Amino acid sequence: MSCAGSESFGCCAPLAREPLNEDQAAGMSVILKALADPVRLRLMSIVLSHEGGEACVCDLLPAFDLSQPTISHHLKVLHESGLLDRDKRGVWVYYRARPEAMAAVASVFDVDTLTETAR
Amino acid sequence: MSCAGSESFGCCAPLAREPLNEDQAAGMSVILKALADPVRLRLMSIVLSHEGGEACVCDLLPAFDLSQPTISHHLKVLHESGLLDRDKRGVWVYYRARPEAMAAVASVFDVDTLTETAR
DNA sequence: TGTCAAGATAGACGCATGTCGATGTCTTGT
DNA sequence: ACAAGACATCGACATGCGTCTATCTTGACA
Repeated sequence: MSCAGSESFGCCAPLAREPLNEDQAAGMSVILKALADPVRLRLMSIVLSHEGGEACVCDLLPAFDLSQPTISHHLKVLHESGLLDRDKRGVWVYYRARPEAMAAVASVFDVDTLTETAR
Repeated sequence: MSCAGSESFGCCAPLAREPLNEDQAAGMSVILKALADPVRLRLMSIVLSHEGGEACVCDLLPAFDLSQPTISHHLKVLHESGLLDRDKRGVWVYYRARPEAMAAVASVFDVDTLTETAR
């Protein structure tokens, strides 16, 4: 309801519709903070464009010049902010984007509303 | 072209279309870092939904329980990341959202592409 | 049961960031 | 010329964050 926590999506009206209140802004900033890192952005894009819409850590590691714990840390941030689902299958852990979270971000930056007001 | 700097918009394909390269991710993260703060999110939403699509600092200050230098700092971050245009008229400084920057963010979180892949 | 590989956690370190009070810079009006 | 108001800049401080190495946990398999 209040959009305060990082767990309630479908959060707010588009940015240009009306001013966000403090709770809405706090909730939205949690998701955006998670996305506002080059490594995590690439992680999201790799997972999203990977076959089946999911990828295990072993698929992700080779794409970066970073240690395994660092990637694990970034995946944890994305998971805890609600952007990625985690699914352990055997020894491997698969990550998949959560559509609700992605939709929440997209709705705030709704193209029509933005261009309408900002032209 | 390369989307590396914070000044080149119309940056990248939607997140779900193909993996971002390092330069694209770096450029996009500059904009997202600027947005990933509750105060700056509210500043953007106030400016965007204000009459005429612009607001002066004097319009913005009363909405926050923060010092004037702090608000000035946040506006500078939004301006330098390309999200806000600054226009000094007399004693007042007016801020206005830059459509190109907003469009760049919106395009990355394109709803159709995201739901299509992430369902 | 012991070993190995996948991934997570813990702790440390340095740099970035949000906030403030004090001060600087313009512009307007007297 | 001076004073006042709007906003920016500066320097300081505490906190947050990205990265690493070392270590732990878990599951597969001989």
